[in-house]
Amino acid sequence: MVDELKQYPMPFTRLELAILSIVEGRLAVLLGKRTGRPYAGQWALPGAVLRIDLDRDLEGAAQRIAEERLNTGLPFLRQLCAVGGKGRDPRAPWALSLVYRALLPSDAFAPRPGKRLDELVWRPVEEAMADRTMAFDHAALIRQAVESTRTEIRRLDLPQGFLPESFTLGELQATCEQILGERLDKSSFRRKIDQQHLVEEVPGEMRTGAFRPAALYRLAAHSWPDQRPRE
Amino acid sequence: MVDELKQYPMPFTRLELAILSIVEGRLAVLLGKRTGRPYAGQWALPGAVLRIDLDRDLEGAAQRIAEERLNTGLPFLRQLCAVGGKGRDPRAPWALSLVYRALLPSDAFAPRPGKRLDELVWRPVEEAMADRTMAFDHAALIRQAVESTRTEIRRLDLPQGFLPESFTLGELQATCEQILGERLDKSSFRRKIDQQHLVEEVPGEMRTGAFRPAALYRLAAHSWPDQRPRE
DNA sequence: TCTCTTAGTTGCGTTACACTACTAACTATA
DNA sequence: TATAGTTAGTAGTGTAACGCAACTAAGAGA
Repeated sequence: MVDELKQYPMPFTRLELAILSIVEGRLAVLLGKRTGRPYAGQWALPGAVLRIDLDRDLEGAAQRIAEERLNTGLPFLRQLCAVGGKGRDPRAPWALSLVYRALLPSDAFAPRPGKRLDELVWRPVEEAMADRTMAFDHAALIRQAVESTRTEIRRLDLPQGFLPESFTLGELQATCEQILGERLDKSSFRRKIDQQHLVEEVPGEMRTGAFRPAALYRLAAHSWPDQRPRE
Repeated sequence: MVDELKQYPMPFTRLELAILSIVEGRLAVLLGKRTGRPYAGQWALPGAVLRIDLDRDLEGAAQRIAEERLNTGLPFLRQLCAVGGKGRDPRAPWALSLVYRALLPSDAFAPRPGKRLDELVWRPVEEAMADRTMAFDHAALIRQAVESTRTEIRRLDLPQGFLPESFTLGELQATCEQILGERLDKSSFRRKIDQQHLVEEVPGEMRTGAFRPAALYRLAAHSWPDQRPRE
């Protein structure tokens, strides 16, 4: 072990999870009510200290924290950004947070409040971003998560993970509209979707309901790996 | 101060600088030859330990490190990603690196090797990405830096910082082509450039040379802030 | 004066776009 | 059985953007 290690104090390093979903037709973020200080009783992104004794790498840390705080795993995690500096967290002189984002269909995802959290709620992002009582600088982090997600969708990167196993094109379009908060044109949407070959039809299967049945689609195999570098 | 601080050891946290430029017509990355262990004598991205006693925030740390290692400041820095895990750095059981990227015109940028660096060289990115003797996991970091830069340019985010004060459209196009490693169509390029109003003509000024003089342009005032969130 | 090279513009056929309107399929209700 | 109502999916259409190539413009140098 070299001097550098002992010599310099390292920052108080945490991971925060920005978990987005569509709840009641609106884009929402999962918030936890803090039990301990600081900001006890206030809302914050679920997060925890990085544990180098437990975590193999950052991805592993994010999964452990999801288990601890939410009692569930998280597919389709994506690293968003790192923020760090003096005065971000009263517990330490210098705090660093690594922010991860997940997109999930809220019905297939049942988090239960874990350690240090009283309660979990889905909060519409517009509210959360404007909330001045949010703990730490988390309102700003949520804004970043939402903006980058909207940019991805505008580019028609499919909302991986947000989608169930199979879905109709109408459902896919509605999901994109809810994330963006605006309506999209049906024929343009479908044209772009199928010229990118990101989805493929599930043969035979149809979704029947009150009206005309719709064809079911699934993510095309080659569109899966979501680990592109950020831009 | 709360238990969490003392209780858990924090990761060995560094910043690495991926500084890109065009050198001899090719996209190149600035590498430093390490004087100390580990990887003494091998090439690596310039970087250093985060110093919470000296650095106000991450941006400030990046600037301090640029001064220390390169004896110069760095405009147009952009946070790229964070990588962390066990076994990335033999000096510590768990190492975290925050990677920052800069784009610079190599002629207006004269770094001199600073602390812990013997020598600085510009290395074509294709070579650097493929080099298996590069220290740490820096070859992979360079690959990420190059890919995200190319994606930005393809979207015609201008190569801020890469450009001198004023430039001709021909030079701008050549710069983009060198970053991308492919040719672009002249009329399409110019059409897109001026409909985005990212540059404005410098009135009166011309670049004269061997052939027909070219009009000079500069970045439009409103196109400057480069602090959009990553996607 | 002619040639070479780069600067900058113009014309054109093809493709992508948003928008609208249409047909198709099924349920529900009368 | 007929018809209204709703969503699924397709087709037409005028406009704008695209890539490609050809063109004109301006200076240097022989």
